[in-house]
Amino acid sequence: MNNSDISAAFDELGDLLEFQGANPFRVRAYRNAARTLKDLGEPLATIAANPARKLTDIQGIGADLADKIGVLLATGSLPQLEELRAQTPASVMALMRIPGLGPKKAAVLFKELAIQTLDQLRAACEAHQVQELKGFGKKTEETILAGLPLAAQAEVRLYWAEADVVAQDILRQLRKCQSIAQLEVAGSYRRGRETVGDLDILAVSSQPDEVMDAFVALDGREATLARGDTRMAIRMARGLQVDLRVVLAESFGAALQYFTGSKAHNVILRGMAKDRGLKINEYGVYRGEERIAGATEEEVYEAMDLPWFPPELREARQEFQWAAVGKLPELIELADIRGDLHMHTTYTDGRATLDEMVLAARERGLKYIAITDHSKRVTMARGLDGERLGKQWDEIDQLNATLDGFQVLKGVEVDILERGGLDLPDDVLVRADWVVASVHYGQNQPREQITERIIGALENPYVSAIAHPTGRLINRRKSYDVDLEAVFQVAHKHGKLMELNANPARLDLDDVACAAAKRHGIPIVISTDAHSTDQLDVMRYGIIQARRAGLTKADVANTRTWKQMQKLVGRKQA
DNA sequence: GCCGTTTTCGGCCCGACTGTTTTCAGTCG
Repeated sequence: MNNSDISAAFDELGDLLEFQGANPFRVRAYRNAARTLKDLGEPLATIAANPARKLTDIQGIGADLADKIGVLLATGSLPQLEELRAQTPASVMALMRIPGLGPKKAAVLFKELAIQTLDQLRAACEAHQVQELKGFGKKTEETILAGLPLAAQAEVRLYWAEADVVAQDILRQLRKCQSIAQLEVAGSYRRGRETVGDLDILAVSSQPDEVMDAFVALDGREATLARGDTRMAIRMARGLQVDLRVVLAESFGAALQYFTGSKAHNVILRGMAKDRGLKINEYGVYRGEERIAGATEEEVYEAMDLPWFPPELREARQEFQWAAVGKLPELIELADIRGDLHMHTTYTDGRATLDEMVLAARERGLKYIAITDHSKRVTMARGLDGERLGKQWDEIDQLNATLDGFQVLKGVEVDILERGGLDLPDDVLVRADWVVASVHYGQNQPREQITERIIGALENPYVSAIAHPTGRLINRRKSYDVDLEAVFQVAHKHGKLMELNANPARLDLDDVACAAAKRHGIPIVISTDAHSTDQLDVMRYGIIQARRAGLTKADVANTRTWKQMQKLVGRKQA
C-alpha cells in the first residue's frame, strides 16, 4: 500500500465513524491524518522500515494510527475498516452527498426507514414518510427531493482555469454595484487549488441588502440556496455554488483570511490565538471584548506574530514551521519566467507554424523557446522521424540567424516506447539542444514496468527532462502507476529536470510531487506544452501550482537564461 | 484519536443559516 491508499483508508474510516455518530474530534483526527499522509511526499513504508525513525513523529499520528499504518502496510487491509464497511452499505454514504443531509439525518433515515440508496430515499420522500420523522419536516423533504439529482451527478470540481472565467465574470458584474467598496474571491480559488468546488465572494459594504440584490441579479444564476443578513448562496451552471459574504471594512482582513482558508490552516491559526488568550473570528482578532485587528490580513497575522502568508501556502503543510524560523519562501512569479521549453507546431499536432509560435512567444516577453514536436511513434500527431526532424531543425537554424535577442532551441518530445527505450536513435537526439521524454502509450502497465521505462529514459545522456511525469488528466484520467520516489532519485543522480506541465487539465507534477522533487534537489521546468499561440498563456496556471509547492525563482530552471540553463543540464554550448 | 513549558486528562475554531423548534440541533464552510 502506498501513502495515498493509506490516506484513503483513513478518510473512509472518518466518513464511516462520522456516520456512526462518533466523537467529532475523533473523526477529525482521522481526516487530519489522511490529509497529512497524502501530502507527506515520502513513502510511509520507507519510514516504517527504518528502525531509527518513528511514524509517531509525523504530526497528527499517535500510537493508535501508527499501529494502523503498520497493519495496512503489512496486510493491505484493516479489520476495523472491514467491520465498519460491513455495518454500513456504501450506498448509504451517498445519502450524505445531498445538500442539507449530514451524518445525523442520514443515520436517522437508515435506522428508522431502512433507507440504503438514493432511489429508496426518493420513494420515501414521494410517499411523504420522511416528513413524519422527528427532526424532519415538509421543507426537509422538499430539500431532499430537490437535492437528489445533485447527489446523483458525481461531484464535479471545475479546473481552476474554468472557475477563473466564472469568478472574473461575477466580479465584473458586481463591480457595477455602487455600494460595494471592496471585492475579493476567497476560498480554494484564491489558494490556487488545481480544481475549485465552489466560489466564495467577499464584499465590503454597509448596505448588505443592495449587494445581495445585485447578487440575485447575476447573469447565470440558476437558484438561490440561502439568504440571510450577511450571507447568501446561489447556484450557477454546472452545479457551481457561489457563496457571498458581506462585511464592514473594519472586518475585511479577518473575513478574507477566514474565507480563504484552508480550514486546516485556520484551525491551527485559531489554536495559536487561543494559546495567547485571543479569539479570531471572521470579524477580527479579539482580546476579551476589545478588537485588536481585522481590517487587513497583515494585521490579523501580525497579532499572532506571524508574517502574511501567500494564499497558495495556506494548506497547513509547512507554512507555520517556515514562519517559525522566519524562512517563508519567496514564491516564483509569472514575470520570472524567461523561456518555455515544451510546445508543438504544425509539423505535428500544433495549430500554429514555427514562425507564429516564435512571434507569439516574443510578444509575451520570452527570451527563448524550445520547439518539441512529437516523435514518430505518436502517429495520431503525425510524429516526426529523424529526417523530418532534421528538416525542422534546419529551418530553426535559418530562423535563428534572423532573430535578435531571442533564441529558438532545436528540441523534440521523444516518446518513451512501451517496451522501454526511446523512439529516436541517439545519433538524432545528440543534435538537439533540448529533449523532453514522455509516456503516451502503455499507460496502464504495472508500476515496476512504467517506472523502469521512465528511469530508462532518464539514463539516456541526451534526455533533458521528463514531460508530464504522471500523465494524469484532472477529472478524466488517473496518473500512471509510477514510483516517483525512484524516478526522482535517478533524475537527481543524472542531473535531469522534471516538468511541471502548465496545461490546466494536467498540472503535473502536482504541488506535493513538486515539493518532493525539490527536496531531492531536482530543478523544475514549467512548460506550457502549447499546441497553439494562445496556449502559451497557460504558463500562469503552472506558476500557481509551483507556488503551492513553495517553489522560488531559483527552484525553477526556466527562470534562468538559456546559457545558465545549459550549465544546469550539462549540455554543449550552442 | 491526538496532544502537552498551565498537561497524561480534558480540551480540541467559530459563526451563519435553516428548519423544526418553543430554545435548539444539524449542516455548512
